[in-house]
Amino acid sequence: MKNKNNRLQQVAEIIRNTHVGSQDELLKVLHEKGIAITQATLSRDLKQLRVVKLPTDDGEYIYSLSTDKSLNAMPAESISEKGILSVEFSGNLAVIKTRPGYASAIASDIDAMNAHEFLGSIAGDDSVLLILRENVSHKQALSKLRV
Amino acid sequence: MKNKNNRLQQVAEIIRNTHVGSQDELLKVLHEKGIAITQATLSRDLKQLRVVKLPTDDGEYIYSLSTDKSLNAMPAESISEKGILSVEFSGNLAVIKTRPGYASAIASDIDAMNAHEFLGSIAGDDSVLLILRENVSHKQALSKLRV
DNA sequence: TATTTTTTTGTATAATTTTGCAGGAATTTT
DNA sequence: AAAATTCCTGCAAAATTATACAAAAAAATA
Repeated sequence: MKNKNNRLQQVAEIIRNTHVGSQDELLKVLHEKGIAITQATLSRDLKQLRVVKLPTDDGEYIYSLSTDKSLNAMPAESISEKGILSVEFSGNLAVIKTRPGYASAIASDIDAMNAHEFLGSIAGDDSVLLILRENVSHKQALSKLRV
Repeated sequence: MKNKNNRLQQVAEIIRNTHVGSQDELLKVLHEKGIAITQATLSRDLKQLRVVKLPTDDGEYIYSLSTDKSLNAMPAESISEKGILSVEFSGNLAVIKTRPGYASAIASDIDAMNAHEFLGSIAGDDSVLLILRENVSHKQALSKLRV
């Protein structure tokens, strides 16, 4: 379906911002947003998003993104493999979360691209800070990062 | 029961060291170790241990201790007492000066907070660069850091 | 110790989640 | 464009996980 990626985004979004404790509950929220899928599909979505059902202090459960914050919700295949876990933006900066230890390798790959969109990058252990040239959109940056 | 705590330890141990994908599987391992409980009790144990069923890359599931990666709140003192010397801001960046060698430890503590306000951090030796999410004020950031 | 209260557990069952299967869409190949 | 392939989905059922309830065990109290 055309909307699957979008839907995954929304699911991730809901999980990030609200407290849902079962798939049926989550399903209701989705339906309110006009997203009509069945629980089976949701289960598959959650698996793909690596969502986890977390027991809380107060004896309940809430769903939670195990992997990260947000943009990892992007279809995993679309972002370069190797160890990028997520990419998020703030202004002209992108923070790329990587598997531990992968950061410098990835940064060096990005540098090697010599992409005009990127001014440069700095790697820690599991994050890369990527500085975007002015007027480069997040979307443009993302698409550069894709395989 | 006297052995409950001990049992919880063992369960945690098994989860840390082996890959089990269902409670029945885990139950078998426990039985082999001479720990005879039912699935119901195990379910309760897992809840208490805050164990999570994590979808993996290869389309399976493995149980995992969520507390290790902690979405736990950080006790106020734990961070400022670990060697933060100063925090200063520039736009959506914060530079945290630390005692020499403390930077990565502090950065990793900050990451462990999983605070929505922070996109991520990169540690050098005695400084941490902290990237704030857009529209997060310096004041908000500071209060998260509880300096 | 006897009594009361709290905690822990199993049984059975309810609730929830996962998946095999088949059909239909989308995409790719010829 | 047709054919082949891959992807996505719902349905229904299987598999898994959570819990109400009752009883046993442990702990606290008298």
